[in-house]
Amino acid sequence: MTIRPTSLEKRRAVLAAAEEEFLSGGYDTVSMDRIAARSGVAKQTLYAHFGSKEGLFLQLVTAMTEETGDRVHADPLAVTSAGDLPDALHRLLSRQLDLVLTPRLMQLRRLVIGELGRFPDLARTLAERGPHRAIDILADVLADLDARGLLAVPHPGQAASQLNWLVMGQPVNDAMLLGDASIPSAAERDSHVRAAVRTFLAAYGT
Amino acid sequence: MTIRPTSLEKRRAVLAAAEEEFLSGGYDTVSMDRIAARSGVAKQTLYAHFGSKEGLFLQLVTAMTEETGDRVHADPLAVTSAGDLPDALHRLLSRQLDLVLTPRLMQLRRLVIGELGRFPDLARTLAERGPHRAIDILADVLADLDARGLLAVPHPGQAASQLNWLVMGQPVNDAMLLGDASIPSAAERDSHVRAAVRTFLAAYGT
DNA sequence: TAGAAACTAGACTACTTAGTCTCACGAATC
DNA sequence: GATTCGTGAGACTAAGTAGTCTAGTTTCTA
Repeated sequence: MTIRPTSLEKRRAVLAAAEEEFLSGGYDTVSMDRIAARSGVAKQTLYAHFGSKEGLFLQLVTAMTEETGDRVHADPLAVTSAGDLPDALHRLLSRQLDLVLTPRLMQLRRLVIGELGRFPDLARTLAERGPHRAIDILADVLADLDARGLLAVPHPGQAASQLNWLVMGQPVNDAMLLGDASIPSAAERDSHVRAAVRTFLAAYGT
Repeated sequence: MTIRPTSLEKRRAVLAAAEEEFLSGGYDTVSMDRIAARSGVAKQTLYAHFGSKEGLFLQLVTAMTEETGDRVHADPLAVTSAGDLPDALHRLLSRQLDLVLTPRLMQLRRLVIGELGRFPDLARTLAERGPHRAIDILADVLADLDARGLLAVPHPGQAASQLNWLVMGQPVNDAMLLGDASIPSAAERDSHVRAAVRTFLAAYGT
């Protein structure tokens, strides 16, 4: 429907405005008129691009989910000796926590959870591209460490889930209910991850 | 404003209808007309009792939160020997998980998270009466076990949080995003808790 | 039994919203 | 140079909603 270069700019402007609007309120509190006004675009252009409010919401949230999910991925763990293990795990988990624990992502998560009834597929996508993917990657890492004798992990999937929630559980769930102000500082996150990794290694170390 | 016994019945009927309505949709999708119709009560009665939609929502969610929070409380842990410890912890955590992981409470949690922007106090109350309280109680139990030499827990608060999220993290967060169908069966919950307690004891046992 | 308190039914106001339509304008294409 | 496509501005429709008001009815109490 749209090929002209100006169209892409309009599209981006709409998505940017929609992100601000939807993330600062619920699905229902946002109006298409406000998004149009905020993006400096006529209402009809908005409908030409996205069809409906649902369509705009779906495209926005899907794009945000995939964009973030892609960043979790590539992160190889280079462990040469048993002595490296605590620091290497700490680095890996810290990176994941830093990536997830941002106001923007926490608000996206709140939004998707609140709209579970209306848009269940959105929430499923977020779960798959987010926590499930992170845990799968972690499971591969743990299985590798087990194979190399650096850890004793009989059930890598289970252990990965445990490590993940040992790290993510408290901060993510606090953020859900207490808002962005509850997000810990970098120093607090660091010592939180350190404690979690220590507990994990005490249970699964060799 | 209301003393007559029939008034209490009306009030209960309204709260019951409001619970069904609010839990099966968001705050905005619910209409006062539907709540009135569902509870078999005139709209004016509804306003006489609760003042406004906000008032009704606040009273409903507060009541549900307190009611559930109260059930978490009284649950003494009777451990006589080190051999009892795994089973005793398993019983305690299983009970908490069973209490939390119900469709009704999961939906309440989704609702409150989704309305964090509009009703931040509600979410704070839910956090305090729910997870925070549970973790505080757990911390007391762990401190006691430490004092008796059955565990080695230098930071009871931190360890309690770790144990809590080791157990609650995955099922609660899956329920948030995947819906009630993802709630595991009693048997699955049992083995999940068993694995979590095993990991915890491997890290903190003496 | 009389009066007051609580209730019912439903009309009504004032407002907001998603989505459509009309018409005019500017730029790219033929 | 004419046409077409995307756009802008804004009126418009149709529907829904919170909250108020009126008028009549039931139910408890003194």
